[in-house]
Amino acid sequence: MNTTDADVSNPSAGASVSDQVGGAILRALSLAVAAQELPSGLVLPSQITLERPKNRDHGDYATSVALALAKPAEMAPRAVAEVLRTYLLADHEVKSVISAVEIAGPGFLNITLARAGQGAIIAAILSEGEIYGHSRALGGVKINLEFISANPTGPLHLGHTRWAAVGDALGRVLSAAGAEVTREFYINDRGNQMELFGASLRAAAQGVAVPEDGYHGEYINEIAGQIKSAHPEYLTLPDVQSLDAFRDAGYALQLADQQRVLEGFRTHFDIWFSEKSLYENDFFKHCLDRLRAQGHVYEEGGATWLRTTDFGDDKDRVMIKSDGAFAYFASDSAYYISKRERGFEICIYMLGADHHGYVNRLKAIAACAGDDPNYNIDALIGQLVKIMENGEELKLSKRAGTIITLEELVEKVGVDAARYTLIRYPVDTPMVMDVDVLRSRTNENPVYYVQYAHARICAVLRNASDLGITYGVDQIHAELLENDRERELIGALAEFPRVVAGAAELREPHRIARYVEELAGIYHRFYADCRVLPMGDEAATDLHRARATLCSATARVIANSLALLGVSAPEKM
RNA sequence: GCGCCUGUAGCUCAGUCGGAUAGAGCACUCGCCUUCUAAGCGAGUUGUCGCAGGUUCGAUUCCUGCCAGGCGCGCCA
Repeated sequence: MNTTDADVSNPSAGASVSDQVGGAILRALSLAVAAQELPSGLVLPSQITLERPKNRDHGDYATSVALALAKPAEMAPRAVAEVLRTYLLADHEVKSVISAVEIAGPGFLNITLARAGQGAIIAAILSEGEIYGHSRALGGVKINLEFISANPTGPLHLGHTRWAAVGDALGRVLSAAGAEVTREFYINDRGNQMELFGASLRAAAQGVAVPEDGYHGEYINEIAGQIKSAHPEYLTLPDVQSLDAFRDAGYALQLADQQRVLEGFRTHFDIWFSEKSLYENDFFKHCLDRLRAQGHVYEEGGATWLRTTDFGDDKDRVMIKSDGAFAYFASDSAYYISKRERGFEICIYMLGADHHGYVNRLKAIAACAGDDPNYNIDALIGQLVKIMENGEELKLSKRAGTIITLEELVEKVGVDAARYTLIRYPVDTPMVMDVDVLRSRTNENPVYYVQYAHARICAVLRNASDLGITYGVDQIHAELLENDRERELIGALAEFPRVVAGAAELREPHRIARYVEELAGIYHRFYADCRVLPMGDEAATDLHRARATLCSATARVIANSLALLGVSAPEKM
């Protein structure tokens, strides 16, 4: 399918070994049809999905195409497989890559790679370096990735932290898959919450009781104190100006604080988007006109509504309240239209489980704007995170002041462990972080397991250099790497580009973590069985150089994986 | 009531765009540091993949119903 497009900027897109094998199977199919060994009317698949068999006796790759085609071809599955095998083995283009094709079970085709195919994998990793694993799977699609979007009225807490880690990793993964990604943080800088925030700050500064429905944490006193000492005159302003002054000053401090904390957490945003800006320069009016032109806006009871029930929402939503104020939904609608008018094809929203009810109305906005909600909007729902320490759950309560902030979590376990742990679970399952485990240095703590593998390889390579052993693209010697552990390791390294592409398409960065854990395990086993460097005064051989080269390729893939997660790959531990 | 998510080994969880004997860590037992990082490796034990139907050559994976748990259903933001 994509074997003919040589993409210079991205070699792995066009020439990976599995692509070559898949292409060969497609050729075999068409040749067989042309030769009438398969029925001429047979509809062939557009691409072949190869899987890596769990059982290693089943070769390096397996495909079930023969099973799938048996029925339409009105042939026995194994007979289809037999035809395929014959043509596959006769294909000159893959002769150097494939060494054996076997038919097994009900009609699986098990394919074993030739040594040259294995060498090509190592060569690709070493020559592509940091971009090994990148692809054109999402070929240039413009994606707006919005995550966290916390109110600028307090510190980021544990719930935001999951999105900070996962959202950032997803951004990296989407980019690696060739998408053009803009990471965006939506700032709710208008509305009642902001007014309450301002009122709470001023009350704290005045030393009077904070409004019942206002903000109460200890941080409110701190910020109020900061504002008061910097601008004592705020307290003497007329009431309205005074409230505005406290609100704006508090907002600036909180926003700056969130930005600082997130940068420290290695989570970067391209755009900090102000909700307020949606109402500047008649932009909101423009959005309303556009929705009205599509015929989904109406007035009732003095309010302006969007008829979202036209597109599966439970009830219509108010945009402009009867008192003339803009409802939050007005912003949601305008924000979506802004994203689309800024050229984003796909808008990804990362929402907490407590907001999952928004998905339908968000999709309805897209539909009301004349878009395809199932393509233009991609809503990811994240379940809640619990945190345990000393065997007890740390409860999150703003009232009791026991809120766990992102910063506190990082102080407890560090950025690497926090990010890694938050990313390694699918977001739609609730998760529990155990602080004690995250501080431990054992197999229980996967981030150390993976980082240790990287550090271990770096140590071996340092020793290799000390011994004057050269390794690299010209020292692959794939024909010498015949141990099962070596084959298994190479096979895992070859998987990486597909894992990245899959994680991007499914929006599941945790797949990268699970992959790299498996890779680390395979490396540790290789290391236990295959001595890399010469012992004692033993002379260095090509096998030593070949293994050192394989180590170097493995370190590259582990480092690339961790880079996608925003986790460091230490050279020493 | 309606909607979303979850239910896999004693525990914490992977896996599932349908595939060949269902995986990892923890826990438990026993081995491996006189040469590359033992933060490691190896061996052993553990399953009605919530329950019941359906589609299929094949279902833990897809569909329907049910059971259990979590969450959400404002002219709040």
